[in-house]
This record gives sequence, C-alpha cells and structure tokens, in this order.
Amino acid sequence: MDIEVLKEKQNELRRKVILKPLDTEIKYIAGCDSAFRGELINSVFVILEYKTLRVVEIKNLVSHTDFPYIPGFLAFREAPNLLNVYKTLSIKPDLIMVDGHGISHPRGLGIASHLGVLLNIPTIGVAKSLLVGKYKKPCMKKGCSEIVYFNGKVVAYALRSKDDTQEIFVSPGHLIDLNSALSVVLNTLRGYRLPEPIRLADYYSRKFL
DNA sequence: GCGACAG
DNA sequence: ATCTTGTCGC
Repeated sequence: MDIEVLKEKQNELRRKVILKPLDTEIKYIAGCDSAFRGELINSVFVILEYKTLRVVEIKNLVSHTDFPYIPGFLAFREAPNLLNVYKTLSIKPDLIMVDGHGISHPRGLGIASHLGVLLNIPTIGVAKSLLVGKYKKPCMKKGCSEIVYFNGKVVAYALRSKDDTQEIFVSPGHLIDLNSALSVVLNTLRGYRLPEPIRLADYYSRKFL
C-alpha cells in the first residue's frame, strides 16, 4: 500500500464529516476499543444506557491483523474489525465514543471520524495523548479544560477528567460539535480518568484476548 | 534535514 | 498498543 493513496482515501472521507449540534436524545451510547496480542486483534463494543450508564450489551471479535500501526492511519488497522463487531450488535447505539482522535488529526479524519462516516452515526473521539495541535495545560482540577488548536483551527478540548491525572483529549468525530462532545464526555465520567464507555471497552478488549 | 508521532 | 518493577493513596 502506498501512503499517498491512504491519504487520499482519508481526504475523501473527510469531505463527508459533518459537525452540528447534537439535538437528538441519546438513549444508548457505545464505547469501542481494540487490544492486540501478536498478530491478533480483539475489538469490543460496549453498549450503555446513557442516563444510568448501565451496561446492556457487550460484543467482541478476535481476528488477524495485517496492517501495521502508523500514526495518522490508525483506522486502517482497527476499523475493519470494529465494523465487523458493530454488525453483531442487537442494540444499535445513538452515539459511539471511540478510543482515539476525531477531527484532531493531520488530515481531519481520526478513527472516530472515520467510523462515524462509514456508519453514518454521531461519534466522539477520546484520546489519552495528543496527535496534533497545541494547547495550554488545563488546571489540575476535574472539569478544567483548554482548547486544542491545529493549523489555526479549534479541533479538540484537553480535559482534566479527574483530579491530578493526565488530561484526555476530546474531539468531535462525526455529526456532533465540540461542545456537545465535551458535554457527553463529562456526563459519562464516573470517578475514573476515562469516561465509562471507553474505560469498559478498554477493559474488555484485553480481558477477552 | 529534523523532530513529532492516536493505538 | 505491549512488557514490566516498583510506589503511592484510598
């Protein structure tokens, strides 16, 4: 595979990313993530009831990986297996929280946006470290946040999701704006650094492998 | 050319 | 992401 071809594929998908206020009511929210062991990839979707954060469904799928990890091309490594897991869900979520970036990406199309466009549903990117952009360090108290800028654009929030822990990065994936994304993340925090959908998907992706 | 670089 | 020893705090 040629890196320039991959970039063009991302640019094509990027043109379809739509950001708007999330006006629909969220009943079910999903978190997804993948874990690796050698050549194996295990992808997980955890579905939670948004209001109570109760888990209502967990699905996973182990398969073989061919694509390597290349910064900026994470979706080409993880999205295929995640899409196959998504197909098996009996409860379809109204929004998906993805472990990785949304539009805070070199070409504006992180894995969260990528999945959102392909599935045509709202997605939010929640990353544990920065890929692109600059920001001021938010204060150390839970709830503090600062805007992340990239190429003169607002692309994410650096959010202190728990007192005295490393900040996380919240960016819109698809069909949602930045402030709505931040709001959803804040509403799904339960005393841990990571919001519940991501924390649980992260946990089960490793447990089932 | 050099540094940076989600998971 | 994964591997891995040690430490801090509730």
